[in-house]
Amino acid sequence: MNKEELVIAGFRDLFNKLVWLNKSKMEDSLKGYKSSEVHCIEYIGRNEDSNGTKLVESFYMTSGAISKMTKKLIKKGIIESYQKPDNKKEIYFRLTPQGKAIYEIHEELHKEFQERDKAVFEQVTEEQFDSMLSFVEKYSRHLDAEIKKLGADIKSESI
Amino acid sequence: MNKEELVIAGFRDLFNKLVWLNKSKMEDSLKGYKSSEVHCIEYIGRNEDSNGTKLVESFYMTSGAISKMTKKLIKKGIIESYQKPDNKKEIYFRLTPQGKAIYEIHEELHKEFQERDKAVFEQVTEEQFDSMLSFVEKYSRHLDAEIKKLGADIKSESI
DNA sequence: ATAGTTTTCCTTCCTTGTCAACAAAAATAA
DNA sequence: TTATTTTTGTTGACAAGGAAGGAAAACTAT
Repeated sequence: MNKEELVIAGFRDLFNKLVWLNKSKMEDSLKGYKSSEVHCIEYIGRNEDSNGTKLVESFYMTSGAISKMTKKLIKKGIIESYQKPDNKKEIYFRLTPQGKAIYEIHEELHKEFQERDKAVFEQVTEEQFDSMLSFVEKYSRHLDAEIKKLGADIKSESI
Repeated sequence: MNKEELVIAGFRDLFNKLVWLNKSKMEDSLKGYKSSEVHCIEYIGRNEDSNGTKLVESFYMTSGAISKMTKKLIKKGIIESYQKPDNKKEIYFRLTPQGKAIYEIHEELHKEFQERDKAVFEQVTEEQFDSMLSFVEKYSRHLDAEIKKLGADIKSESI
């Protein structure tokens, strides 16, 4: 493996670990709420006027999955939907008081995770941070362009 | 968001994009084979004497899922199982000729992805690589320790 | 305005993964 | 040796996510 592969593989493994570990802790603290649900609550709590399409885009999930999840969360009384007077199509979501309570607990957990991993991040210098951030940005932009290309290809195929 | 969060969020988004994009390309080239199956073929092709437990550990999936997937792959004639004379419990897997063909195609794709992203990685200096790798290693070791703790907690709870 | 087309948004069916309970072999202890 | 514990893999019920399809809104050109 060359360094390029090492970096990618390393980060992949790191993320799998992080997701797995936080998921465990999360489902321990927020018993009864799945990590995907909490993730959704987090997003709706942070972003005013979230709707299905926004969730689809930022979760990289299908609209079917989103539709079901939001439906379930409404049934559970965690979120509620509303519409705007001048648009009869789009359906927006916001947290109910119960949802807000979960949101707060989640924020606390988040801080706990930061505390847990503080030792690692304290060793990272400003330069390292900036270097990683610039890498992420460049790579991300590059992939955006590739995704756009793919979209164009698909469209031209279907004609 | 502080830099710590930015890095984590940035990498998460980056990975989602990468997985999504490569998955699309992959399922385009390897029609009929799902990315999870190809992932499994890749692992078995690379690692001599893979068994269920190894797959569970490196995929962060449950043994139930692995059991089903391997069974399906055997049924499709992509992998085959074998045992060792001195152990009647462990079941190992290897690729069939058909599986090896898929493996080769996958390797080609992998190279194609590297080529696609070359422009990004060419801009990364040796120092940046080393810095990122050292970060990944440190963080990974830290999480390993935390996971170990969690395991101990679970065990002590159940007593 | 209105008829046709395209786009956007949302819901229903099928595949896949998880969880729980279990069985059998291997390792360890008594 | 015999008994207990640990490891390894399997099966069935259930939940989560993706593909496909349908309905409403928005756009376009008469």
